[in-house]
Amino acid sequence: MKWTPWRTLPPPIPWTASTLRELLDGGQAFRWTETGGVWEGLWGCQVVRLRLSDGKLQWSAPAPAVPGTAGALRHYLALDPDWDAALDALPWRSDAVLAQAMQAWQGLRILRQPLDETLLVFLCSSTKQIVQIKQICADLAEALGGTLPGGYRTLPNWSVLHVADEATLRACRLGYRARYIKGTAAVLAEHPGWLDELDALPYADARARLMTLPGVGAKIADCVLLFGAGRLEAFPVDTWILKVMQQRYGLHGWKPEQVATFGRIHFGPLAGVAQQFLFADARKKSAARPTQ
DNA sequence: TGACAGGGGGTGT
DNA sequence: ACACCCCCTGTC
Repeated sequence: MKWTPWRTLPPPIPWTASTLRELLDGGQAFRWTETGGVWEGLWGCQVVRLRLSDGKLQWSAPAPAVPGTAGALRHYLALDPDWDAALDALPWRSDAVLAQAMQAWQGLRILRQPLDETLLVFLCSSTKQIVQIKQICADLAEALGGTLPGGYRTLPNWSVLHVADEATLRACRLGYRARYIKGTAAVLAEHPGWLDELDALPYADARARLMTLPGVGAKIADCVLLFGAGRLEAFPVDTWILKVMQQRYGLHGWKPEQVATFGRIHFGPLAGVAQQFLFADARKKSAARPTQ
């Protein structure tokens, strides 16, 4: 398969290899793989390669190039010129823990992923690690997804999931999550536009509505809102963030739901972005101490 | 190389 | 609190 020549993607951002890894493979998205410094990934029907060259982000797509790919990529990666300026609204001046994490992970941001896909992949994510979630996504795409030029496979859409039998889903290593996906697919099939209607709702209502779906609790609802609906105030609390907030913010004994409320209040309208910085930092520190 | 625990970025009861 | 499913990982 032929690929377009590498092109630089503005704006200039102080990327490092580890920031790029955290962005593409740190738990926001599950369809990126790295080979020899080149990241290949897809979202929706877009297939793209990324690499770092001289600290600049470069991209390539299957040739012949489809017009608009660069724009779609900049949107997906949230490469808005004013992203960094917006981060000034985070309470880094009064929060040394956050300030340190933001310093260490400059350029990290929140991807803008398709809402329907985001719901699917996070429904697959409960008590699974990133490698396992990626494997499930790959299996789902292979078994039920669509084909793109070059043999790439999209994730199945919700109408396909609705008619798929549960055994097929279980063959994708979903385990008990297969039942949740069937249940959610039934709701979405019965009510066209269900997901789109989230846009009109305030954060709390959108979150509560998502939590009515089978298999969607507080954490997954917040992930879907943050990564798939641009709700940057969503503050997903998983076991990593729970540990960080207990240890670095002194919230010992707090329950996940209490920590989520604290996070939204303490960090404000960009709480989800703060969460991503803290999360990246926590994962790195844990990786540095395998025995811990 | 292969078998065997142990536990996992959560949800629902 | 505990079951839910099953797969990945570390270990012998």
